[in-house]
Amino acid sequence: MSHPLYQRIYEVVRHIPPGRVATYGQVAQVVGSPVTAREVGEAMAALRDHHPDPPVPWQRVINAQGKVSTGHQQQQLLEQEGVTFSPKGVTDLQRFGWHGPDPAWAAAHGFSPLRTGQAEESQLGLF
DNA sequence: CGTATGACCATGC
DNA sequence: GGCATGGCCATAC
Repeated sequence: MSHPLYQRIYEVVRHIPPGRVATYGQVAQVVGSPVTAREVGEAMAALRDHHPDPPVPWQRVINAQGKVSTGHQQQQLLEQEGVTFSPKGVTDLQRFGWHGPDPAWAAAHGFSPLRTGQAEESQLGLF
């Protein structure tokens, strides 16, 4: 483990379940610290050369616009997991967006549970 | 130690 | 909806 910060980012990304996607910003928020969306992107990019074990499901991290950032390959991997995209390559974050890590796990590892209003979802009665 | 470089994001037009 | 701008901050050199 050469880069402690990246390791923490990978740790969080590994907790994004198949069939769901998280934005770079979300992951950054969970990791907290001085980590921003940009660093998350950097950490994912580093995976092109380094292949940590256990592997990191990098394909589940997309940009805030609901689109993949690295070409069609990434989109295909996600489609294999059941994530759907519009003809323009946009996915529905309301539907496939990650809810954040398990609060207990997050607390135990010093991560933030993710603050975005999950309350809103239930409040809107969506699903 | 200064500078450049991003798989980013929110905002404004 | 797209495009530009400023801010972000760890890494690499």
